[in-house]
Amino acid sequence: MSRPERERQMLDMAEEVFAERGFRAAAMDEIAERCGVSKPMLYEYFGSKDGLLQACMARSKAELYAVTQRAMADGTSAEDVLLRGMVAYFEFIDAHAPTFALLMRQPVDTPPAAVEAVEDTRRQQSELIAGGIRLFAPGAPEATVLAYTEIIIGGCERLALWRTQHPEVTARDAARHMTDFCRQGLAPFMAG
Amino acid sequence: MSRPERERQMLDMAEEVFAERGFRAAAMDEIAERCGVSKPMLYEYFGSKDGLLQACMARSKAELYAVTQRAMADGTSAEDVLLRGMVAYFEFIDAHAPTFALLMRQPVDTPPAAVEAVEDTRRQQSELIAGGIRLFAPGAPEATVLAYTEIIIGGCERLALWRTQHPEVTARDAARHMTDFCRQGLAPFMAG
DNA sequence: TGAGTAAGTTACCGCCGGTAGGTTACTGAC
DNA sequence: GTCAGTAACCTACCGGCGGTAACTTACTCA
Repeated sequence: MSRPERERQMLDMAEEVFAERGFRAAAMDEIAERCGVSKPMLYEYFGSKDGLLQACMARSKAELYAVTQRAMADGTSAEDVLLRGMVAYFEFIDAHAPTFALLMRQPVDTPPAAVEAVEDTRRQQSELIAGGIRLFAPGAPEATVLAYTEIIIGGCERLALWRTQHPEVTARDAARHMTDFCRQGLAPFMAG
Repeated sequence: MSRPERERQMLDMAEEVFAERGFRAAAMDEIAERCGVSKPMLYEYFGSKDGLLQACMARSKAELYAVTQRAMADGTSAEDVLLRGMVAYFEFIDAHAPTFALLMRQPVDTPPAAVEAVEDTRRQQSELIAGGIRLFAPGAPEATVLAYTEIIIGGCERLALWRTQHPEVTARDAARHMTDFCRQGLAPFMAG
């Protein structure tokens, strides 16, 4: 079998095993076996287990980019562009690239129990935030409250990570950004 | 040394090593050594490496809850409650509980290339989103655009995960929630 | 037809998570 | 005092898995 052909097959099998077992529990031997090939071939082609994962993600990354950009290009207005991009994103996560989806959801290396513990902590924070929203926006329907709670949780975590590379942004700045965004979103800056 | 005393020390050392090396590269032998104790003691007390991490997180979780709830209790209005809660959250990530922070933030220190690849993909999506924001809200200052981009990225990822447990919410619903929230935040539902 | 090369293999190493089984050392009852 | 009971702690080991060295087909083409 030719190199590019074999590479593609290996990526397919790796995605499968990563998705089934999680990255840590996935054994290189099993991936090799599913390819009908011996382990050193994987190392020949991808260097390491991390390298194999990286290659999987590179492929998914390209796919995600193509899909979202194509969707956005069809938009008829600024708002429509955003909406189409987001629909494409959620559909991509739904249907394609189980490995990639897996990785977005949990850090590469984390044991399942730890993931559950993090989720548990998020649930704890969710209650606080949902309570805050109900107080702040008593008119919001419950489904909206729940969805917005998740958005805020994710936004906070992401902003916290981003701040580690932007030390000039203080904790107070970040909180201010979050609350501003929660209150009015982009409305204050919109044209017209 | 008594059991509870030793346990606390082990958690402290484990947090330290996890934070320094990352979970995967952290060796139980090293944690044991820093405690001045042999490895089987760790297993006696926490069962496994995963168990040790879990125990670290349980402690951090309690601390985070206490800190944010206390901060929110001092709020003078609905908006103030949200703001105080978020300041407390960001400060917690800043200063305390390196293990907990580790799970939220990716190991920038000794980067497995795979983690970098996830970040890379997010950056790719960031460009799309930041472009959308600039189009959608041309009046927004650059610092705000960047911060909001991160919030949206995190919010999308979180919402995608949440949807896996709420199959009744379609991709289109999720996207609609996101764009609604981006446009006006909680404003449409606020009292007064 | 044989040099060069690319695909593929076997058989191994070493690290590290995890364990079996034993050793101090302190307590308290007789 | 001494001896059972127990709780903290150790040495010495195992097995799985990521990773590698060294070798073997098998195909191509001057």
